[in-house]
Amino acid sequence: MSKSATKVLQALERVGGFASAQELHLVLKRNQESIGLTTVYRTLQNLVNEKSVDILRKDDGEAIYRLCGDSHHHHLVCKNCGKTVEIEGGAIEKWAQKSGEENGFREIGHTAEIFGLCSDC
Amino acid sequence: MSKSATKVLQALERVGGFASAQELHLVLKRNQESIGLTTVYRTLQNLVNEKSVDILRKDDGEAIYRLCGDSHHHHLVCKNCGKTVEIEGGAIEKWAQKSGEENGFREIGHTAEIFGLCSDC
DNA sequence: TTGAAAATGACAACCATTTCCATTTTTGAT
DNA sequence: ATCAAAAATGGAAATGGTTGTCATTTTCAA
Repeated sequence: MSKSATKVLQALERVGGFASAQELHLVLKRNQESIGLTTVYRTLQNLVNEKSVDILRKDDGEAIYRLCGDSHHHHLVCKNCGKTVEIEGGAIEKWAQKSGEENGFREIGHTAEIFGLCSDC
Repeated sequence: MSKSATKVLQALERVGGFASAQELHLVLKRNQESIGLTTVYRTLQNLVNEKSVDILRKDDGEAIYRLCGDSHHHHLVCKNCGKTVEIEGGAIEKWAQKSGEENGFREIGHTAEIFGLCSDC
């Protein structure tokens, strides 16, 4: 899992934002890179698992991916145009930690996302 | 667009939370209601358009719906055994609303989930 | 060098969702 | 009430993103 991962990461850099698996596959093909669509999907899954890549869903359910900074943050996404703002989640970190502890949980993590309509939509 | 809308809304009430189109169709069938899957989808689209119903996406991309204005809660899920606790999300509601407003968003919603290891695991 | 394990990719399978279209139901004017 | 136009319905087929299959290729350590 390396040649492909490198290619996919390069494509994500070139795109510089969100892109679907199919778009990334096209980008790579256009650049004379030989890679199968299946491998693009598999590689993206791996990158998501190891938290190198973020995955979101468009309104129509299609998955879109982008490089993920290492700092933990959340997303504010426009339901209409997909515009995305990274949000600091101080309040949520505490809420998640506290809720988990109160119920006897440990190794607590969380997911959170905010969506709405941005000022342009 | 009325008989079906009524049925679908009843199914949403009975379910009392999020449900996919296919689940709602099953619920209705189980209750001897004769309605086609196509009609369930169409009706849900209409209800979403007129803002009677909220639509979200599960991680796998499947669409899930719920009555607008339903009080919603969040889940604390054990990574190991799947035990689930319903959590009130007061802090998170405010955080989501505030974060959205600060960035000029409107019609703001959110998703959140906490996970960890429960006391039995 | 060599053989087992991992990666790859063409193709087929999957499945939620949409489209198509023939039939049924509702509506509204007379 | 009657009838034709419009809307609604639902089964079947099509769509399209995503995943599974599996034979082949590549990697890598012994």
